[in-house]
Amino acid sequence: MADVERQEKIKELIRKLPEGFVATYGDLCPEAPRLPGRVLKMSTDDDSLPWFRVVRTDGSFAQGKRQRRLLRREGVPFKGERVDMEVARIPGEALRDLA
DNA sequence: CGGATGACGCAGT
DNA sequence: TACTGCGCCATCC
Repeated sequence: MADVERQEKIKELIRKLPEGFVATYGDLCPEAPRLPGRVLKMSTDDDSLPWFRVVRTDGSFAQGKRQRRLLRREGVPFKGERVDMEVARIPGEALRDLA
C-alpha cells in the first residue's frame, strides 16, 4: 500500500521539524499538497506531531490565532500576520536531509 | 461507484 | 494583496 507509505512519510517529516522553523504542505508532499492537511486532520490526537509548524507557502496558516501563538512562542519570525518564510522555512529537500 | 470535500499550490487576473 | 480556476489525492456520502 503505497498510499499509507506516503502518509507515514509525511508524519515522519513533520516530526523532524526543529523548534522555531516551519515547512509548507508542498514541502511535505509535492505531488499532493492537500494530503499533509488531511493527515494532520486525521491525527489531531497525536501529540508527537508539531502540526503548528506546517504552514502555507505564503506564510499564512490554517489554525488562526491558536497556531500563531504557538509559533511566536517558539520564536518563529513573522512578517505582519504571516510567517517570514524567507527565514523560517525549511525546504523539503533540506528537511529530508535531517537524519 | 461517481461526486463532493478539504489544515493546499500555482498561474493568471 | 485578493480572488478564481484547475490540478492533486485520500475520504466521505
